[in-house]
Amino acid sequence: MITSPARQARPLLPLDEACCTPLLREPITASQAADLAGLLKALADPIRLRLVSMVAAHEGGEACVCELTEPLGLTQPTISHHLKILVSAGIFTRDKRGVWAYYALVPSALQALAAVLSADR
Amino acid sequence: MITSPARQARPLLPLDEACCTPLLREPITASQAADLAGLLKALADPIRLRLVSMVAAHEGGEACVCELTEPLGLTQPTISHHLKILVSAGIFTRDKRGVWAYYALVPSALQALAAVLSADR
DNA sequence: TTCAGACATAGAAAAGTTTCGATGTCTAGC
DNA sequence: GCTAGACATCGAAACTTTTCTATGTCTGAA
Repeated sequence: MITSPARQARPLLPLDEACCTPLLREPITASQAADLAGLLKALADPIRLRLVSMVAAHEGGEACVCELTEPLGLTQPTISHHLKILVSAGIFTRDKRGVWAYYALVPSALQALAAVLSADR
Repeated sequence: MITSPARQARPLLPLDEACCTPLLREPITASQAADLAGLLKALADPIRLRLVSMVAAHEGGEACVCELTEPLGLTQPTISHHLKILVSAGIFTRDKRGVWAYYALVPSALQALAAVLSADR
């Protein structure tokens, strides 16, 4: 029998993330556009946006799959699939502790994106 | 015979745009997520990102379809299709002057998006 | 070692997206 | 009015995404 997920210490994650090609000042290259589109695509889904919002607002800034499945009304494999996309894009980290996988936001990811979008000419 | 597109005065566009549900402070609703995903989806394509970048960096802050087609290596209907998506999302305005359709960035659209993404808890 | 449960992966169906060629519409010049 | 040209729309082909059910893997308790 497995009991309810206990809250444990979460390791600090090193910040990284390439960033900051100004979008509006000069035409970006095809490969810059592909990179940025990849990040935006990961976010451009209502379920994934709600996952980002729910995880960020969750106590401790992290949540496991079992805490995310029910409120979204989708099956566990579907939620796992969306979480994987968010991790691949560098938006979430995944930390497996015991039987549970804890997902947490990489704060710099969204900030870098916001910076690219709002940096003017 | 139609000569090359002459630069004409562009009317100032009134700023608007609904905005600013904090994404990270508390879980957003399904309908907020759908709205935000719609905006992100419009941007989450390499061709459309390059269109945004090219138009913003273009002289006068606007460009017509004929100026955008060749550098992207796609056909005119395909570029028109992408431009339509950007207009529908409120990212571009379309101003038909004579035979040409001039597209321009709505600056507040990207700024609103950046604000939603970077507003912390 | 065995079992229950949390999560991931695989494969398939349905739906959505991107792109094209063909064609329609509208403007400006003749 | 007629024509050329800029742009939009249509319909179809190819591809990608979303979601499911079924199944696999791994951890911790007994």
